[in-house]
Order: sequence, then C-alpha cells, then structure tokens
Amino acid sequence: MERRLSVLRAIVDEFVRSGEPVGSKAIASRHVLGVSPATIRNDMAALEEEGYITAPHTSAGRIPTDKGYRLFVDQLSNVKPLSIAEKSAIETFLNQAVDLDDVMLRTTKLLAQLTSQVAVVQYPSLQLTAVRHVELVSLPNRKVMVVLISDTGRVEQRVTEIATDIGEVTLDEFRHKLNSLISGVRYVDVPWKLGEFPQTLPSDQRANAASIVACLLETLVERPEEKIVVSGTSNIAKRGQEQIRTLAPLLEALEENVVLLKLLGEVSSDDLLVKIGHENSLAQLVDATVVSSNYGGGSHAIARLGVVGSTHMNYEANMAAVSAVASYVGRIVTEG
Amino acid sequence: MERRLSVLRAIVDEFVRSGEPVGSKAIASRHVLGVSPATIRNDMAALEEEGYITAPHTSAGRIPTDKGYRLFVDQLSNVKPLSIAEKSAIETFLNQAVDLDDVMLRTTKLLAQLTSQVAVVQYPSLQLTAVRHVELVSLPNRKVMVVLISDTGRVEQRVTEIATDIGEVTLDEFRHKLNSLISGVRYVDVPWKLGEFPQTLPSDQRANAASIVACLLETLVERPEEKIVVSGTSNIAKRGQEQIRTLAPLLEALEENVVLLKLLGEVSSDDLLVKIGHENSLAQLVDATVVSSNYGGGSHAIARLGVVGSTHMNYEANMAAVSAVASYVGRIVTEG
DNA sequence: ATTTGGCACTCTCAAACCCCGAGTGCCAAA
DNA sequence: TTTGGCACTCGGGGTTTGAGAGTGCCAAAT
Repeated sequence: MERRLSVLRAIVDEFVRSGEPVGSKAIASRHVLGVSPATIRNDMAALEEEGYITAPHTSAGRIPTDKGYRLFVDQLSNVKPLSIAEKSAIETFLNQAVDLDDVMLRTTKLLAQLTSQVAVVQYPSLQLTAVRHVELVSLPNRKVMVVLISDTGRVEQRVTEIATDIGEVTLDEFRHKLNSLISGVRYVDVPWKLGEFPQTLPSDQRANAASIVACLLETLVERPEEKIVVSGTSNIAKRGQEQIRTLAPLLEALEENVVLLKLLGEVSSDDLLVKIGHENSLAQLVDATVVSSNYGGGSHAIARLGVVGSTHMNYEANMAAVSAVASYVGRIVTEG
Repeated sequence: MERRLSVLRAIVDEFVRSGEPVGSKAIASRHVLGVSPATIRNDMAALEEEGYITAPHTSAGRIPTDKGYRLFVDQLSNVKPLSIAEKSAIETFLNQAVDLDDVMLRTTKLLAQLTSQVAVVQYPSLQLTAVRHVELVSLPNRKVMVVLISDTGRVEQRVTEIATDIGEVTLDEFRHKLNSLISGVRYVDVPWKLGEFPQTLPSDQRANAASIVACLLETLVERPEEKIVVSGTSNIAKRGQEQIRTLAPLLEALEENVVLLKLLGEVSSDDLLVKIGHENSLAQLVDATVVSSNYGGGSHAIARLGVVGSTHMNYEANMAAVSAVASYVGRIVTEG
C-alpha cells in the first residue's frame, strides 16, 4: 500500500521535528494526504501490526520503531546533496587546515556542527597507507629517535636505545639506506622489505641497525588501536532531559577508543552506512543511530567517519552531511 | 573559635560524601566533637552569619558556600600524599607510554580515573621548550615538508612550497646547517638565530631557504592555541540529576580550547591552585571547582594540568591526585 | 558565659488524588 | 474502502495532605 508509506514518512518527519509521539490528527493537518484522520488511524493500526511503529501508551500518538526507521531510511535511497553554500563552506573550512591533525580536528568539529550530533573521525589507517619518509635523530645517551612520516601526513615517533655509540655519519647512511628501501612502500609490505637490512651492513653495526629496525616495525605494527577524534559531545546533553538516562553510558562509551572503532569499523560494501538502534552491536547504543561512511582512497577506503546520535535524528540531513564531509576529507587526505 | 572550624570541616566532609544538606544531628553523631546538637546549631548559626555556610531552605541542613569551601581548603594546607600503592600504579601506568601523545593521553585518563572528575592536560608549552631537531623532507612538485621535533618529544610538521627545484644534497646541507644553528635553542630564541641564515647561502638558494625558514617560524609561532587533552567527561554525567542543568554548558565549554586554556592558564605563584565556584573567571564555571597545577620544568613550569568538577568534590583526594600526577608527568616530560 | 534539653514552628518532599484532554478503536453509514 | 461519531483509556499536571527533618529560641544547668 503506497499511502501507508507516506504515513510512516509523515510520522518519522513529525517525530523528528517535535520529539513527541504523533497522532492521526496532526498528520492529517500537517501533511497533505487527502484523507481523513480516521483513515490514517486505520493505516497506523496496520503499521503497528507490522511492527513499524508503536504507541508508548494507550492514549498517545505513535513513534517509529527501529524497524520503522529502517524502512524510512531505505526508502530514502538517493541522498540529496547539500546546497552550494554549504559545500563551499565545508571546503574552505577544511582547506584552512595546516596539517593532518588539524584536518582531523576540523573535520570532527565540522561534522558535529553540521549535524548537531556527536562526530567521530578515524585517522587514515596505517595499514593501508605508505611510508613517505623515515627520519633518524641522534639523542644523548645512545638513544635514537625514529620518526615515521606517512603518505597521508601522519607522523609517529619513537625512541629506542642502541647498544653502541653511533656517529652522525653512520646515522645519515642508515637513513639513506632505509629510505631507499621503504620510502613509498605500503606499511604492510615494510616488514619483509626490511628483514634483510641488518645483514647487509658491516658486522659492527648490525646490532644497532637491528634495534632501529625493530623500533620502526614496532611503530608500524603495535598500534592496533587507531587514532580517533571525537567532538560535539555537548550536543547530546543539549537536547532535553529525556535522554539523560542514556547519556552517561554513551559518553562513557565515547571515551573508549575500542568501542568507537567497533562502532565505525564494521566493513560495509556500501559507502554510507546507517545503523539504527538495536542494529548496533554495542549494548550502549541501543537507543542510538550511527551514520558512518568510508572516506579516502576510492574503492579501497583508508578510514571511516560518522556521527552518532539519538535514533530520532534527522536522517536525511545527517546522511547528506556525512556523505559530503567524507568526500571532501577523502580528497584532502589522499592529495596529501 | 576552634570548634567552629571543626564544624565547618564536618559539614564539608558530610556534604561531599552524601551530596545532601547536613543537619546538626548528623554532625553530632558522625563526628566526635563532644558537644550536643544544640551547641552545633549555635555554631552553625554563627557560621551562616559569617557567610561560610547556607541553608537551601528553612528546614534543611546547611551546605558550604564557596567561601566556606575556600576556608576549608586553606586549612587543608599540607596535601597528604597518596599511598605507596597508588604512587607506583601511577608510575607504571605512565611509564608505559610510547611517545608524547601517549603520555598526554594516559595522563588525562589517569587523572580522570583517580579523581572521578573531568581531567584536562595541556601539552608542554612550545614557548618554553627548545628545538631538538629539524627535519626536511623533499616531496614531489617542489614541496618540502618541515618537521620540528621539540625537547619534550612534540612533533609538528608543515608543508611549504619552494620556488625552484632542490636536490637531495642541497636539502641535506640545509638540514645540517639549520640544525647546527638552532638545535638546542629555545623556541623563543629561534627567530633571531635564523634571521641571517638565508644571506649566508649562495644567491640561487636564498629564495628556497627563505621559504623553508618562513615555514619553520610559522610552525613555531602560529600556534597560539596550545594543544589540550580532555577526558572523563562522562564522570560529570554519572553523578545524578542535580547537575544536569549545568552539564550542557560545561560540556560545551570543555570543547572550546580557548576556554580550557584560560581555565588552566592563569599563572599562580603556588604550584597547586584551587579555584572554587565564583572564583573562576568563567561564567560557565560558577558551580565548578578547578584544581590545577603546574608541571615540568621545576621553577619555570612548562605547562599545566588539572581537574574540573562540582564544587562539592573531595578536595583532599583530588588535590593529592593532581599534585602527584603533576610531579610524575613533569618528571617524564622533562626527562624526554 | 557557655552548653544543653525541650518545644513550637516551618518548610520540603513524597504519596495520594483528581481531572482534563489527547488519542485511540470500533462501528455503522457513505 | 473511507469517513464521522462516540465511548473508552490512560498519562500528565495540578492540588492536597501528612510526615519528618531541621531549625531557632528559651530557660535551666554547668
């Protein structure tokens, strides 16, 4: 039945706007469906029967269930693009960033502002990027700092101790050799590219080289927890008192990086992913919706970003915002 | 009058524990003062007269005013140290950090956990640290990445464009010259150390050198907003419903770096600073107390950290925690 | 002069209660 | 299949009431 869908749409619309259960009369007056409230009541009874909406209590209006939102979102197949003004605002704001940290920061702020939700942005994955440059800095006390600069502008550094003193010249040599070996190489390929390196050196330098290589590999590998930036947490506190029960656990969850990664991390064939209420695998998020998207790297996305908010969010606007921001950030990050 | 102070202390104690106004009877039974409730009532009347405590309404107990907390804290002159177990827990947790970012992150988490408040940690100030190393990386399209590594392990990078192509060799030369000029030099002294640098080069390289130097100086100077890490925001949502009115603006404030800096930034001759309620210059914080401390660098502190929470926090414990964490982090950061 | 027990008084909070109105479900007519 | 009518339900807001906690003050005791 076509009209039933319209009724569902109307309910979601109203409920997202007002936050209150919506009755048959309200729909009839606000939305032009050409039928009387009684007819709408019949449709609503049917929708409830099928599990798309539910009534908090006998004499209240209806609110959409997760299933209802799902149907609504699925109908909303084509994401309507943002206005030109919005687009250019996004672009100029992001272009002002001076480095990767700044890009990530600005992206979250932007998303949070655009959607009035909590924004979560994952740094470009180490696994899928390549080495741009390796830098070795000699420190006092036989220590060496290893700095790794990635394709995407990410910089990581570690300090390692070496067995014997090493001169500036030797270090320069190391640097050149290392860079010619792995500069431009994907992170995943670095280990075997580097496996033989110490053996190619004079025996008195092998120990030192091994330490440095070990430190380098550590930097590459031992970061299973990807970096994540969050912002807009105050947005969930702003909307009235109803949500405060779910607020504390949510805030708590947002401070656990592991949780966030799981939240965004689930792979999706589609670019834009909407997870509604119970569809989220995390218990803390049964009342929340996550709108997320891959960004960067075209078909092989290098990271994800998204927003999390109440299930009665403005899906249309938020999906558009996430999608648009993802595409801009993706461009900026891959361009370097 | 000595006993009045004891009564005030008892009121603060009770109120911090229970969160509810405390009456004369409760004090008489829980705290051994050797006097009857009636006597305590007299003292309370006097304390109220002097503005140290107040009654929410006629038939409720009393709660401390900001002024009362202030007196209480001032009496609490000597911060009692943490237990050995706590100390070693702090130490081992912080020692696991692999780099500066990690240290900062761990510090906030730790503080938030120890105090059950919101923890705020400022990165070691750029202004007061020195250059450890400058790194130049050649990129495609006549671009050069300038990487600046500080004393404290902080790494900043920028990309700049140069006028003419530059060879690896020349870049190496630049790097060496730059490093010999400013390695070990304080950030504030870098500009004039570098002022003459381009002139010392052959004329065909001056333009390039100037670009790089300009970029370097920009990296040094154009970061008036210091980096800040916050964590434990969920802690303010946890404590019941009374605070939710002040919660949203507070969360909002915590997302504004500028606000945070102001919050911590006010210089203090003393190491440990407690700002109670209206003593805070920020309107959003009239119901909040900030406990902050310098850390690192001994007499010339390089940054600050602290916690912010409700005015009825456990001052003793929180002051101890902030103080202890500050001293450990300070040690770690200055050791590099 | 200070402390103490007694006592009348005040005020909040929670429970009980009531009632209005929104919204429904169903039915019979169109 | 749609529509208007109508009886019914139930939640939320406002008011009322009673209990209890706590106070201030006074007169007696130390």
